[in-house]
Amino acid sequence: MPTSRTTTRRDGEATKQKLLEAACCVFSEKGFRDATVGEICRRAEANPALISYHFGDKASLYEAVWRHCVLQARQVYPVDGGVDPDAPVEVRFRAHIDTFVRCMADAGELSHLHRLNLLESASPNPFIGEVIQELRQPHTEHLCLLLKELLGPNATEQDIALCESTVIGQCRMARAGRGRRTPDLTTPLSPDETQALADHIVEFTLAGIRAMRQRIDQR
Amino acid sequence: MPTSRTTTRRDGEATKQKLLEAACCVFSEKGFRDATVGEICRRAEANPALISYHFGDKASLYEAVWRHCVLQARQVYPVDGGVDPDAPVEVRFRAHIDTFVRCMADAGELSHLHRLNLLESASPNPFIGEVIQELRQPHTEHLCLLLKELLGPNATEQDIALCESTVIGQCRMARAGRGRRTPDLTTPLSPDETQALADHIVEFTLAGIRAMRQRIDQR
Amino acid sequence: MPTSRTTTRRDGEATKQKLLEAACCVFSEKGFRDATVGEICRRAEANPALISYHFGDKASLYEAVWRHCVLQARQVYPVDGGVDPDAPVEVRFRAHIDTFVRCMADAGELSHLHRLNLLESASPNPFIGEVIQELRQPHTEHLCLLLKELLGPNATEQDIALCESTVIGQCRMARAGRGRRTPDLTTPLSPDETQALADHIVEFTLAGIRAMRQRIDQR
Amino acid sequence: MPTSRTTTRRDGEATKQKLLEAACCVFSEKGFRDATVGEICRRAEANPALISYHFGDKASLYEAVWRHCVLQARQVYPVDGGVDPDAPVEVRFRAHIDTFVRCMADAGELSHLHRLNLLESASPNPFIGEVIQELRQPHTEHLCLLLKELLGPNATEQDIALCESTVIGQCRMARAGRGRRTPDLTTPLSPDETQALADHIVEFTLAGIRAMRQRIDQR
DNA sequence: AATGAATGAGCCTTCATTCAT
DNA sequence: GATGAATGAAGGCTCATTCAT
Repeated sequence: MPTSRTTTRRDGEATKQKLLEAACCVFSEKGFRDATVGEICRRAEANPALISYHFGDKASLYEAVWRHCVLQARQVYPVDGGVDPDAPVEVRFRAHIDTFVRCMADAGELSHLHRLNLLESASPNPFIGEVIQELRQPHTEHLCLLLKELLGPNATEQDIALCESTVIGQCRMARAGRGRRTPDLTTPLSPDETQALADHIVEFTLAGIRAMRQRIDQR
Repeated sequence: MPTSRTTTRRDGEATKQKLLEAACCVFSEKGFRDATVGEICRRAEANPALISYHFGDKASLYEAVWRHCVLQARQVYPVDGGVDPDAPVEVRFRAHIDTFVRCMADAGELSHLHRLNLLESASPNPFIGEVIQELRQPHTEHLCLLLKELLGPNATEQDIALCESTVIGQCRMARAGRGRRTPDLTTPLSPDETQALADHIVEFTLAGIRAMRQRIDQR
Repeated sequence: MPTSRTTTRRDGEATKQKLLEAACCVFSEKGFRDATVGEICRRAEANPALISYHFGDKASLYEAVWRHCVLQARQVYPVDGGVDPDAPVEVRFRAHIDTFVRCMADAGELSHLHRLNLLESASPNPFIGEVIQELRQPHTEHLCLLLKELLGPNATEQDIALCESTVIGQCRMARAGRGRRTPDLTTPLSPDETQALADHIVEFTLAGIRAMRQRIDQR
Repeated sequence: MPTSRTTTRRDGEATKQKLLEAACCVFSEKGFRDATVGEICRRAEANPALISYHFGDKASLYEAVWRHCVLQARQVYPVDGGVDPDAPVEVRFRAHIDTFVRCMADAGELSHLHRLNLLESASPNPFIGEVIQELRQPHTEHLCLLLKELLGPNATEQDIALCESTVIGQCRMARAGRGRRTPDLTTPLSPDETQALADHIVEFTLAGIRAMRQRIDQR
């Protein structure tokens, strides 16, 4: 790995970054296979051989892209939504969902992550599976803990899993709204729309969870 | 390398059908771009040139596949869930969701549709968008009518759209459950799992909708 | 594999043959790695994609080339030198060597084999080793039987192996002569030169073997 | 992908030497074309640009390698085998062959030369031919003088050339033995095996030469 | 209706070399 | 003397498509 320098003359790190960012765009627009090294380099105004130089090969670049997007997103949209860990669970849940939806709806650089998620869930690339699993870990864990708290002590593992998939499923549809069932990934959501969606999901889900908890406790 | 093959003259329609079915499998497993004409023909034990002969080109074949899958699914899993149109709305809603989830969870030939949906929603192929829109029309319409009824006369278009995306999002996660966030599209759900999921979504959603309706009516 | 046809219009077999022959030339001139698919096709006046179509890939084409060369050589230069199997062993030995040397010195198409041999023995391609072993089998066996007979009943396996390597080594130098230690593989040997070389090797070797046998029998 | 490396300033000559030695290994293992500048530098733990700096280009490095190997070999295995120049010719011949075979069979650093020889004789690199010729000169000359003496005053140039190629051919097969016709260049010969081979070649060849001389003198 | 053969564009990667520092 | 970065050419291969039968 090239040593980080501050020289302005020829800075490998800068090129690498440019390449990585171009790759984020192209991979998230077209998916692993459809994305071509050629286009990535064209966008980064770099020589195709630099991919191999800086990242090894296309697959490793893809991995770097995932890592980059997830980590960047985690900084801007922290898992706990930036809320006091001692706040009531509903508050923490709302903060979490809010953040998650805003992340998915992000129109800027972070929008890549949303697309990567959808793409991967549709046609998983075998070589990246574990990496993604690992990257998602903190998020998954946080959500499950919240759900456990909300569903109460009698909830089984399966209850939680069902609930989790339901929540994730709703968030994944961010940008779908508007009557179209295929999410329109290109036009961004306005802040208002985003907020409306987040509110909706929170209310909707909390209601669902409460109903579920009743059933659980009556079992 | 040309494969030696026992040349059996089949009648045209049969070959076309075989090709179409092979294409359903391959497209739904790999997506439009990753699927190769070569593999489709290999599975159908047919000559590559026949694709162009029968369907024009790869894209048109893809369209035919969508049409085939949607229509076939509609026959087995009717939009209204096979329930009396005069039944109470909750019953009709449950029937609809039940059918939709069972369709998504179908382990047989119909499983193609689920995958096509996911794939297409992740990276929409520009040339097929309208076709899909049109194919989904009856389903969308039916669901929206149900939601309208459930949400009451004060619900706006946007309320309905939000609700719709929420419902669809949950159903799309069929097969995800099991703690994994990337739906495992290969292992089928058991009938029990399917039922549990459908029940969960119905209860969950109905609770969410009821809460929503309250808010709407108080506006 | 394409079915053999007799039509003159478009005959895959003919093209395949042209490709194979061009490959024989290029591979034997440059070795596996240095030879490029591009050049082979240029010589065969064929499209580069046809290599993959007819043979699979470069490595398989290389294998086909070996097979082709060995088999073709075996026809023209039979292992037993075309001599009565009941002839005295010296006669059979001379016939064998004669044929072998003439084969190595062959200026025509068969010259490929000589070069392939040298090339492979210098930098063996891992994927072809067994194939070559198998192809050489009949030759090796024949030579060893002759040597066994010549060295008498007391010769050990190792004696025979030593002798074999000595014989092969000499034949491999065909075309070297002329004071140059690196065999000049391009300029062919005249029939006279070839004959002189073969005679030399036979006399030389027979003398060596007789001396060896004496030592063996005295052990 | 750039490798992180602890930058140690070495003095130029040392680096050049390290590069040369790494190049000996790689070239002799893979041949000129298959050897990559990259691997050589990786082994020498040096920067690829240094090749061009110290040697000009790949071809010149290859030349340097040949020179290095030949000269080094000559020191350890002197042409005359370290024997009194007044000793009987058979003794000097035996010493020469002995040394030559031991050189070819050398398992250590000198083994490079053997491989370079085989490689180059199989696919001669046009730009190096003369250099090699020149480097081999002393050896060739010595052997020819010995053969001349052994074959007697009536031997023609061609007789000697034939004999020479025969001798060289046998020695080149060092490591072949063991029933395999493609010399196994990786596993080294034990001292015993080496001695057995050298003895065999000497006895075998002397017998052959004697027979040849008879024929020559009877012409 | 069906086939084998052929095509050309494009993709990913490797590699020797150069250049500025 | 040594380095990291960059370059461009070339190579092997895949693939959708077309063509003549």
